[in-house]
Amino acid sequence: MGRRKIEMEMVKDSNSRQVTFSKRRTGVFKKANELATLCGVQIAIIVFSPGGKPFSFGHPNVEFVAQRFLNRDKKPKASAGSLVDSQQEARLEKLNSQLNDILRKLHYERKRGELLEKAMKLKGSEPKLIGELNLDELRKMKGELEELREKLRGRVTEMEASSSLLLLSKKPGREKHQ
Amino acid sequence: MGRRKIEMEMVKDSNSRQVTFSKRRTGVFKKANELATLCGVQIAIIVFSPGGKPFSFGHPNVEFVAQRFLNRDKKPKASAGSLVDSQQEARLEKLNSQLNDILRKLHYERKRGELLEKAMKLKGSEPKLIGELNLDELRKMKGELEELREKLRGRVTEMEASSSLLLLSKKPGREKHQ
DNA sequence: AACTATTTATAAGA
DNA sequence: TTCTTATAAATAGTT
Repeated sequence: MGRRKIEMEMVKDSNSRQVTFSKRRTGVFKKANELATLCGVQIAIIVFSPGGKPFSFGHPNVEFVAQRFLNRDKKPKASAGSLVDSQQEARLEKLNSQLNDILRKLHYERKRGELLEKAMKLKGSEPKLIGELNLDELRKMKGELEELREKLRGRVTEMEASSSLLLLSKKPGREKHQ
Repeated sequence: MGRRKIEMEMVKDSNSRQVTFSKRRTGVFKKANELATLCGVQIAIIVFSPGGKPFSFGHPNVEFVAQRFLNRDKKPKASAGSLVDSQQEARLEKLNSQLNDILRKLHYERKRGELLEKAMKLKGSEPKLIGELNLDELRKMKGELEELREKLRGRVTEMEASSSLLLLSKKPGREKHQ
């Protein structure tokens, strides 16, 4: 939004980067303030400058919002275990549910990636429709998509591992998902 | 910023307020992401919708930034907790570390997706190198890649939310800046 | 810090 | 909810 459009990558020059940070930090905080005012909601922002200095904005203040966020699902289902134990367990349960949801979506993405790759291959086999230069570029793109698919596959494995870890965090004698 | 200028006061109509919240929350998170990317800085945002639902954004993730902000030492614990408590905590620590690792990779994938999209756009702007049919197909592919990128973005948000949940398993802190 | 040419966000409307 | 579009607002490069 200015004289020119800029690439979405780290600003190389250190001084320019600091200037950009100052301008945009102001902008983000202003937007946050407007959001809080227009919608009557609570919001907190923490950001570190390139030099490592912390800045924050909060409505009504950072600590209040953070506390609400941290304490949002307190369930006093107290029993034999300590209060902390049951709370932690509830958190793990919710986290596990979220991970499973993410896993489901990852599977969807994998299928999508495979379809995309097929489409790419189809194109690669239709040289008469593509100029020489494009054929070359499409080959690169195909390679990139294959890499992407591989990355997605690896990610699923990782997430499954995390999910398993979560299950381990639960007390023995529990049921298992996925 | 739209068809008309609006007063900076709470939007009265409940439905309009929710719509405004959704649009502007997206805008704030996008701005935060750009700030993090352009300046290579860490940022975390927590906001509650008018309905009380929590949303968060973080680069690399909320709890990482929060931890840094709260200036907490790695091990300020170990005292009156039970053995089970410390074991669970150790698992959570490991899980948290894994989630952070996955988050890092997701950010890498997002960048990759953006590069791919750029490549697609470049092709779309070179009609003389591409046959009519291909141009059409490339447009579809571009759309699919955009969807994929959006999906990745959504996934990052979800994972950040999950990761944030981990914060719940740790004790709250204090301190304030600016 | 200010200044603007441009880009970007978004209020309404569909 | 998603998209379109007229307009307000943010900001990149400059002074």
